[in-house]
Amino acid sequence: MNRALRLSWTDVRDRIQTRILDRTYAPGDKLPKDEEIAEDFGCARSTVQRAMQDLSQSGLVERRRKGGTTVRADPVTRATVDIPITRREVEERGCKYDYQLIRSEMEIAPKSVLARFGMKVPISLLHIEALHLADNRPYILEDRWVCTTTIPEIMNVDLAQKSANEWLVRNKPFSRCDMSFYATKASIDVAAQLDTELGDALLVIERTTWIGNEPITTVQAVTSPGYQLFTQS
Amino acid sequence: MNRALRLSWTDVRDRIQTRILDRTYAPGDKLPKDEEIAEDFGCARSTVQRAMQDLSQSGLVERRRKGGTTVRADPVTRATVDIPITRREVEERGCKYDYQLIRSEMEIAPKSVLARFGMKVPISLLHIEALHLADNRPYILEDRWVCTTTIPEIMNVDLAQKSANEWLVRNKPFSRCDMSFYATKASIDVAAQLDTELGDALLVIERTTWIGNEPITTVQAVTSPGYQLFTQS
DNA sequence: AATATTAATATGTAGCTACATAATAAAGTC
DNA sequence: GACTTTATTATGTAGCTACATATTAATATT
Repeated sequence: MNRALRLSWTDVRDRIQTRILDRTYAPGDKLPKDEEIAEDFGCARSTVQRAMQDLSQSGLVERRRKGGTTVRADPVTRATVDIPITRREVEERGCKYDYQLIRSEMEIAPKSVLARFGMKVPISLLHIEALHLADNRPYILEDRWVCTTTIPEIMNVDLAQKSANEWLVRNKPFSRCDMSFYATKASIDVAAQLDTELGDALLVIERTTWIGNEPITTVQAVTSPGYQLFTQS
Repeated sequence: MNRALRLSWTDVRDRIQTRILDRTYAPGDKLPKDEEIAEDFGCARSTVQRAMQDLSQSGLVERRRKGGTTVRADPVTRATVDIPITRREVEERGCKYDYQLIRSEMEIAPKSVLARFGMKVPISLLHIEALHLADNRPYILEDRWVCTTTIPEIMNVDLAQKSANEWLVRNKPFSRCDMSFYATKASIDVAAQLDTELGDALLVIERTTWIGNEPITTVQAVTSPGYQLFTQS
């Protein structure tokens, strides 16, 4: 066969996606089986299989053994968000990055923090407050709790020099990360730290990471006014 | 070979990921080439290849032809967000869904809206304001602009009965969706519509969708106070 | 020494076969 | 007729081969 005409699995994916978009295959419809699509397109079943795997992962179709492939009736809008380490985020904007440690001390964690870790018994954890700056202006204020039973090494790190954000992400990779986004009003303290007005609406990015079943850290990153979080493609 | 011992590509992926997590392969390190890993694990190179493809997509490693595979030095936290249609979101919370059309009229689009569409010349677009309710309480206030040159059929839809959100997502699938999240203060109008206080901090989910290069719609979904957006696994 | 050509190398990919697995339908049994 | 067993079907997957492609290194050319 002419190799120039060979379809890659991404081509096949795109062609099937086009058919879903133009309603050749409408939501709820059953697609022909892989074998038929392969014959139709003049490629191998494995190529269709790879394409379908991708469409399935992106939420466009649902596959069931024997049941075949169906176009999702209630399509969800699925997007990915990338949260780089703050230093990198700032530098990629072409700004000068700076960092200030506000405080770092062992403290009994409040219930809300324990809940995020799925803990019930109150224990003492490392509580860190720090400010990330872009071009000498406050950028993100982070309020972090680190689980010192999982990460005892954090006690030996000079957090005045290196942010916990950076140290953790470089030295303690996680296997799971739960995130949530919400809006909050700037309190007196937060407004002072971020150099903004009391009551300003601020976007908060909350993250909790785990290694296996052991909690690592949970952060509330309060962003400065006007901060926007974008999704990738 | 004993088939029970055969590794699936997901097994291989997990084992490689474990090695990255436990620093057998540290950030910045070069991994052995696929062939060697395959030999090491006792599987085929194609299996390693599939595993690597997944690790690459999830941002854990970077692959370059001839250059080999390296563990990302600056790991990004990557997560996916699912935005279902609002009706479904409300119903999945076990609440009663309702919908009110506030207004729907052709209007010259402001610059900010044109910019989202990548347009320069001011044109008239369909401007829709609508309120989604959960258990009779305001849930999301959407401010939407629909590109009537791309979607003329929208003019024939009774938007008092069916929300544009639902009609569009069911009838006009998109090929691209740009999203952004940010916080805003409730204006007098918004506070009145969402039955909340003036100046409350609210999370806004902004979406712009396209079919090919043609813009479909752009929405600012202002959520009610306390709304939180979560990422999937 | 700068440039162009060629070789080597690791990943990317298609196509094939063989078999596994899950879900369903059909047939058989009491 | 209710239950169990068996066959059928579509997707899931591994392993193999062959070749494509991008990148770097080595070599040759000017």
